[in-house]
This record gives sequence, C-alpha cells and structure tokens, in this order.
Amino acid sequence: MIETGAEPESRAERKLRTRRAILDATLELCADSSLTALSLRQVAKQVGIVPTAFYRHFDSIESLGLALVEESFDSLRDLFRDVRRNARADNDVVDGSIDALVDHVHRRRDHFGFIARERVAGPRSVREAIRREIELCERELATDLALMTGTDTWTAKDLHVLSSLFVTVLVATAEQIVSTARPEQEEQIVATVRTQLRMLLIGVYQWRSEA
Amino acid sequence: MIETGAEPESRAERKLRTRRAILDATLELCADSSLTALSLRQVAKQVGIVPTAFYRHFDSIESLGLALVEESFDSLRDLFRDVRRNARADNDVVDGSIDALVDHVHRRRDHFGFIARERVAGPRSVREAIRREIELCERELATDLALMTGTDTWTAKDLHVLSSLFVTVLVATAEQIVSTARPEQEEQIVATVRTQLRMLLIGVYQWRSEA
DNA sequence: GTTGTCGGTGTACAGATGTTCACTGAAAGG
DNA sequence: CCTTTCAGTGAACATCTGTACACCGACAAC
Repeated sequence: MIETGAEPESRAERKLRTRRAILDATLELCADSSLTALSLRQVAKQVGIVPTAFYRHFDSIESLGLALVEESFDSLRDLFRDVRRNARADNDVVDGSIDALVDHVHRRRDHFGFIARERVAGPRSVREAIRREIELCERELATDLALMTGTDTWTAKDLHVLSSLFVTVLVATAEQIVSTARPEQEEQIVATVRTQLRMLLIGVYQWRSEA
Repeated sequence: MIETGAEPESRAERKLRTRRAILDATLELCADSSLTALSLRQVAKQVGIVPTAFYRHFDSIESLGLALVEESFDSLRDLFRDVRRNARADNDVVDGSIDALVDHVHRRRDHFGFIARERVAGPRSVREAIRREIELCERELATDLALMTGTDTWTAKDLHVLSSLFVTVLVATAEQIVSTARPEQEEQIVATVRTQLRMLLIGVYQWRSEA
C-alpha cells in the first residue's frame, strides 16, 4: 500500500512506517479544526489504508492523540534545550530565546499547532496530558532560572511563578506564529514579544521575594 | 415545543426565545470539544426542535458560532468596564482587576470557555472574528493605559505592546480558571497571576520608551 | 374574516461514521 | 518446509450526518 522505492523491509519496519504515516496524516488533517472533529476514516483515507487497519496501531483517535502529545513535546523539549544553549552563548538571553522559538516553530509548525489547539479543545485525556507536560516544562525552566544571575534570593515559589509566566508568553507567541502566514506580520509578533520580555526582565531584576 | 408557564407571546418573542435556546444549547454542548465537532442535529435535539427548524435561525453551525462570538465578547467588554471602574476605586490596580476577572469568568464560564476554545480550534471565520475582537480589546486597553501614571513618555507602540501582554496573561488566566473545578487550585492560579502582574508592573514603572 | 407569513414538523435520501467479522498473503520462526 | 503471526483487506451493520421538500397551524395584516 505504501510505495517504497526499493529495499526490502522487515515487518517491524513496515509497521513503523505505517504508524508514522498515521501520525503525519493526523497532524495534517487536524491542522485546522481539532482532534475531536477528526474521524478515524478520514485518517485512514489520508494514509491510504482501510479504516479497520487503523486498529492495528491505535485503538481510538484519543490514544492516537496521546501519542502525538508525546511526539510534540519532544519538539518542545528540543526547543528548551536550544534556549538553554543560547542562554549561555548569547549575551542577550531574550534575543537568543526568541530566535530559538521562531526557528523551532517554523520547523515543527504542526507540532506546535497541535499543542496549541488540543491544549484547550482536544479530548479530556489529551488536554490533561498536555497540561502535565507543560507543568513539567515549567518546573524544568524554574530550575534553570534558579541558576541565573540575581535569583539567588528568590523563593522556589517565586521562581515557579516566573517560569509559568515565561511559558505562558512562549505558548501564546508560538500560537500567534503558527496561525499567521504573512512574514511581515511575524516580524511584528517577534518584535512585540521581545519588548514584552524586556519590560518583564526589568521587573525581574528588581524583584525581591518576600519572607 | 418550548413550554412557557403562561402568558401569550408574540411571534417575534417566541422566535427570540428559540434563538436563545439554540445559543445556550450550543454553549452547553461544546463545553468540552469544539464547534467544529458539533453537529446541527445535536443542537436541535438539545433544544427540542426538529433539525430543519435550525435553519429558521442560522444557516450553518459556523454562523451560529459568529453570533456566539459577539455575545461572548459582550461578556468580555463587561469585564473591561469593571476593571476600569476598579482601577479608579481601588488603590491596587492588580487586585481589583484580578477580582473582576475571576468574578466575570465565574458568571459566564461558558462564554470565556467558548472564546478560549474557538480562538484556536474553531472554524476559520470564527477564529478570525475572535482575533479581531481581541485586537479591539488590546487597542481599548492601550488607550486606558495611556491615562495611567508614568506612561506619559511612552510611545503608542510600547503602549500597545504592554496592552497585548496584559491581554495575553488575562486570556491565559481565564483559560486556567475555566478549566479547573477545584476551588483551592483556583486560589493557586489567582495567587500566581497576582505575583506575575506585580513583577511585570515593576518593569513597567521603570520603562522608558526609546526614541 | 380572509389571506399571507413563517416557526416548526415529518419524511426522505445519500453519504459518512465506528466497529464487527471472516479473510488473505507475505514475512518470521520452528 | 511447514506453521504461525499479523498488517492490511473488504463486506456488512446500525447509527448519525446535512439538507431538500411538502406540509401544518397559529399569529399578523388587511
């Protein structure tokens, strides 16, 4: 069904390839709308398999969604890794982070769009999974922030509060970039978030945690 | 079909009542999931009318969605009005605004949830309508901010940048409140956003616009 | 009091949906 | 080589989908 140029494939390889095709087809099909509006048969048609073959890989659209959550957060963790690297290399943390953000969103527009949408509109279990993953990101970022200059007097709570704000802004920016096609509008978005983070950082440098 | 206690109704009144019932049924039905996953027949069943009667009021789920956008943003503008009033009455702008936010989200959880979801997952035209409305809110807030203390040296652009950040945080907070049922978790959310806004305000008070 | 307007009804249809079941054929394993 | 495993097939099902159509009956207008 799936045409390979040549080369014999093991059964496991073929299965994996079909699985990938299902994941990709799903990302493409729900690029606008949502998982909850997606039918198993649409996915099957897009992949080029018969509807029932879907069950060989996932037992529902919902569990397919959970697999996509994992995959999408791999992309997001990649982003975090890059941000961390840029934070060391670059003098200006803000610019480095935003560049990394834009770069990763461009590369995996599908993943970031998926998270943005299903985070609020997906099936309950998918929403919960995304919520959990985002909390992990916030915690991870909080420990990174603790290593930065000037936060040595901060309480753990305040660190997490700040981390959560960064993640909120990050998610909102990713959302905006995903949902715009025009490059000049994207520059606008980037310029805006850059200023916003600078305003915020001024506050951060002055902040002293209470008792 | 719709049982009224007594009192004769004019035809126009009855029609309006059915329209309301459709709007309410829709808000209830897509409370989790999304408009794009909602069928005309589900709505009709919930309202207690036959599917074809739906067309007497809207010609598609999409145009129904547009009506709900308008209605939902009436709620949001109410919130803005209250925030503005609290800003004058209260010494602390942050606490007043957050209280107003929490209050309005509680009162119209359905509207705020609707905006949060359809903003990213609704039909294209609905997403665009919401985007336009949010931009209006940002502009409105920007002119309010211009009247506040310390922003007299700010450029119009910076005012809009800040306004946009406030709206982002506001939307994210509303989203979180809508999607949590546990009151103690809500207190957590509120406490977090309060600290976040305070951190930000420190930066704002020190900010000087460039050229 | 006749007539027209118009929410709402009921039937009907072609197509899409999730899931079942028995099947095929090629790779994997003995 | 023979048997098992298993990804993918194809037909069948009951149910749900949007929409077209002719119809009804109460209110509105004259």
